[in-house]
Amino acid sequence: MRNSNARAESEVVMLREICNVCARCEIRSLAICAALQENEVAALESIMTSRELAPEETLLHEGDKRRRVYSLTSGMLRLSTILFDGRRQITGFLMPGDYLGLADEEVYTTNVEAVAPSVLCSFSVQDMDNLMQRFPKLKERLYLFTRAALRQARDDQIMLGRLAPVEKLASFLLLLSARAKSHQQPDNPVPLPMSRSDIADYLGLTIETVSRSFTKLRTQGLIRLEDAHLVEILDRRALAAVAGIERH
Amino acid sequence: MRNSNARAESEVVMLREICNVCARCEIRSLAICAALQENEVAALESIMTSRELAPEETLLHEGDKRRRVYSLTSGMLRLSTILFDGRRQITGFLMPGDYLGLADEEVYTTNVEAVAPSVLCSFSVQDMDNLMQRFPKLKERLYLFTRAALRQARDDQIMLGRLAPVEKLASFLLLLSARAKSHQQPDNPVPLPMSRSDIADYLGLTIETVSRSFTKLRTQGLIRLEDAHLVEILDRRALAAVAGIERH
DNA sequence: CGGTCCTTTGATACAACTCAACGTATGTGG
DNA sequence: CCACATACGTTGAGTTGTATCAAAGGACCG
Repeated sequence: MRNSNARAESEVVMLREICNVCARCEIRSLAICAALQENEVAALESIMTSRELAPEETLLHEGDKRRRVYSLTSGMLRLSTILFDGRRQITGFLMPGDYLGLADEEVYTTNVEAVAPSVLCSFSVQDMDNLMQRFPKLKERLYLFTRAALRQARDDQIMLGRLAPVEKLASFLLLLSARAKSHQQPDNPVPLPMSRSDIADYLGLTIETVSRSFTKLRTQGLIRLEDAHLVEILDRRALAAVAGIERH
Repeated sequence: MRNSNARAESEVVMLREICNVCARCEIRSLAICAALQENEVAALESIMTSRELAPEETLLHEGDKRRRVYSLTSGMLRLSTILFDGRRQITGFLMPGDYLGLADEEVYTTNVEAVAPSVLCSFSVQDMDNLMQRFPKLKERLYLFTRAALRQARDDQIMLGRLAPVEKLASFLLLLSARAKSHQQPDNPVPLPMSRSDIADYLGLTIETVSRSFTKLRTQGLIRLEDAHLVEILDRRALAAVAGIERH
């Protein structure tokens, strides 16, 4: 019994070395994993399981007990909250390298759903807590992510509270472009995996107003819509001016 | 020379023991200080200086280098961002026990001004970093504060993006009431130290619409305005219903 | 090829903004 | 001490812009 266990374990180790998922992970430098050295990543990998999501599939419900945390490796997720009468606010889109569960304590405070087919690394909260105790750098990086998320949420407050529809859309497109770039992807034809409805619920608008805002930017020559889900930025400077960037 | 230094230092220690500001601090259990034991607080106090602000006085400018961090002990502050054309968004109000500089990295990302006469504990970033290294619980508590701030910012996103003016105001009043309560203050006649203009810039409205929303809540019998800066909540349940609380 | 879903465009309604006036409180100088 | 000025809040009238309602154009799939 003991022998067979030991053999099984060593086989697992071998398989890991062959597969070593993390070592071949393309977005490792972006995610929390970057906090760990080459030889330390194995510890993370040993508590990790993989999870795939189809578009529109739900990962987490607001109010559910927070048992697992995640790191997105590919695809796109959305964080959303639904009001009692069906109104929805999307509080953010997650891209590869982003971490899930930054804000939550005992329970999840938002719904999380896939916008595009997505792959995640999944960890039990307890395992991750242990690992963070062992590698303080991991916790440090998570804290860094949390501060960045807070800055982004505050930028969103400005956008939601004080920008006009076209300004909202312009700043949204620039945000997506900037994040694509920071994720080592081309920043110009910007892919929009989410629906107009998702964009509307992020910007605090209706789908019709979003659509009209796209049209305005297009007729002004600032963007080109290859199709509804791929935007080419033609005049970045003018788009930034519309977005009301350059504060004060 | 050495002797006189030593004597001066011991005198400072004695004075501290006599004054021991932190020991008598009323909001200590709320602020980051609560992370430390009785006997550890002296370390915090030794790197602390006090700072007072008159109403409308500016503490920090967006973009300035982040050299100091603060803990608010009394009064109220506002976090704000100004757009190039003068539009303003207030991203939060700070109450006693709240910490300043949760989101910032190299530079401050918001302006900070006093709404009411305020007193703060001020620390150099470097001193605080050292202290956090010495007392990990301090950093832990700061991280906790940051997660709470992120949850609040996301609640604000919902409010800004999807609530109607009266709903916004109702949820604002309930927020203030809840925070007053959590700060061991009476939660019913809610004091509003800030101006209508501040409220408008927090809720993403104009002052006129804020004023009309107050009137609506008043004529519906949900609140009573003793004066413009003191609100009595008459029907908390109905106010919560208007606020669109009870998500989903 | 017909059906569904998503996006865009058009017409209309209404709510929040803008502009304006009035009321109230506070403070200052004659 | 009162008259006046200033700042702030409330209320009213009119305008504008976004939401709503409606329909048509495309893309995708069975």
